[in-house]
Amino acid sequence: MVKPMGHMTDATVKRAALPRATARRRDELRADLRDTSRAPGRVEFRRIKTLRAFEEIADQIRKELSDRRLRAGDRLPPERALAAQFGVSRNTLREALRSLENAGLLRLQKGAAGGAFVRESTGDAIVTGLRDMFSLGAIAPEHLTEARVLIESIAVRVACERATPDDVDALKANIAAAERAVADKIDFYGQAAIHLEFHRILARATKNPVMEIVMEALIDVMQHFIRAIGQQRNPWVLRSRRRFIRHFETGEADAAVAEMEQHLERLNRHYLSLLKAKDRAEGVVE
Amino acid sequence: MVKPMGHMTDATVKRAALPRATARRRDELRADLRDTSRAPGRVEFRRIKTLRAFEEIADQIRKELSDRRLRAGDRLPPERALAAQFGVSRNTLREALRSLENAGLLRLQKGAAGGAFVRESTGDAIVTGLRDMFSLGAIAPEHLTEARVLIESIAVRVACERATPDDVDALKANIAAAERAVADKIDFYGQAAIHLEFHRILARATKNPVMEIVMEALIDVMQHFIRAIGQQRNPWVLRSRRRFIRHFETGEADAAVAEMEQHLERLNRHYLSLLKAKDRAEGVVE
DNA sequence: GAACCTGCAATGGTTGAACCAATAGTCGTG
DNA sequence: CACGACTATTGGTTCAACCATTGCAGGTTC
Repeated sequence: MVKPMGHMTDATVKRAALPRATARRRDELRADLRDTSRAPGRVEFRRIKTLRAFEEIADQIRKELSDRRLRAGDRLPPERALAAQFGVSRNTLREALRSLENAGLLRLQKGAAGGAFVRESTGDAIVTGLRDMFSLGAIAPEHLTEARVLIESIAVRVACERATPDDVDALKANIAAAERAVADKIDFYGQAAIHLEFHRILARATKNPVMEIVMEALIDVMQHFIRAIGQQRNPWVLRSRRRFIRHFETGEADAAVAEMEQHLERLNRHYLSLLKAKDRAEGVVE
Repeated sequence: MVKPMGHMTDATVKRAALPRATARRRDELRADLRDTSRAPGRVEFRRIKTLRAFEEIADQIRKELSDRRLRAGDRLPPERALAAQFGVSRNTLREALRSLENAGLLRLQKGAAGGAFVRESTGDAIVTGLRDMFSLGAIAPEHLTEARVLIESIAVRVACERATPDDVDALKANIAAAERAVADKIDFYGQAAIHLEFHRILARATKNPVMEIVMEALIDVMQHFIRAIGQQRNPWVLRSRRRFIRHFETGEADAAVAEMEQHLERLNRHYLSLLKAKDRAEGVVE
């Protein structure tokens, strides 16, 4: 499917349009099963789920992706051509593309050489998902900070086993950058960004993308959280980092984990107390 | 914002429509900053990001959600009314709703008493996100199984500390259900579902929603993975479960963790070898 | 009075044709 | 050869319908 098509204008597409095969098939499947009287014997009907047209389209494209017939960087045919191929209107097709776009699977680009491109797979949707849950209050700050400590502990332990010299260098470079930032009196959020990057490098050193993504999501939400409670100095970070890297470099996993845990716990106590103070000041909602 | 409006038909809305304020404002903001010649002194221009109309709308609604002016269960005004309030066409508004819908924030319901309802916040988007990454090959099966062991180990340890009697009961009930399923010769996938539910109950016992969600996502992807490699008997599960619950109930965290780790490692070796055999049989793709 | 039908109106789902806006390439001019 | 206007392509948005589903009010039958 998804064959490339030649040049088309709004007008030419009309001629090429198929007689909306998709929509018709759906309607045929939508047999009326609601007569529940006198159900004979052990016949069981499944609840029918009437897929909306754009969902079916999104599913088809997802399938092409997971079967590797479409791969990162590929360009899908233009909307007008796709709409014709699927036999739906451009609006409906766009809803499907929209849905794939904010799942992080596609990137839509305007202009002459534009179109829908298959993205390199990223964890964007996961990050956004966790952020939403946090900002909706389904995750409390304490949950966030706790999970962060738990997961980072493991990450450190695994990373300690697997880190390459390059990883260690990257960590050291990050510490150096942090020191420079302090010396140059870079603004707080800039410093915080460097500190958070440290954890990303650690996650990468686990060589496990799942750990990377989970960490990335936690870091992202932490960043929002920190911004929400406002600017703070935390002078312990650098000292902890230096102790940490010493343990880490020599492969003393237990010591490295302990150092990181201690550091994060202290940080979390700090954040949470600030948050409480802030809530009191503002009059807690509810 | 998002004030409820009275009854509207396709016709009445037209009269109420505002002169698309949103779109106009965006265009005004889109000042032309692309002249990069002779940048004076240290003036730095940020790359402008031109928000598409539907993104701005989605952001506004997200804000209402995070500020709790919209809460779970609330119903938004009908599409036609919302479109008028935002000053955009119904299509554009729908793309915004679509985006919020597959972020898991809204639920769209047809019919007379239908509309866009604010959903109870769930980790759906996160689950889907991880599933996509797996089916796109950004996560290898080994990564998945490894991360699963790592994260579950922690979850067990934490759960062991915090589990209430109810949690223990739920775990025991699950084991009993699994035993019954075996005795009744329930189909394999039904049994697998029960076994996976065990891990969900464990996650819940950590009392940390972040851990629950991460676990949920991993379980979901594992489920897909298992389906992909096909039906398999694994007769060790129940024996392991019985040993596990004994340790767990008496609070012997280390023993419980060890039991679970051992069990999962064995399972994973099993899965991965099956997978390899399957790949060989099919002629590995690339 | 209760159960059942029946039609209406509200609401999301889809359509199709049009125009706008960004963008990369092309072609002509200096 | 370099620059600038032109043009075709492509996503973004609009508008005005119509369709499909669903809850409810009101009537009908027993």
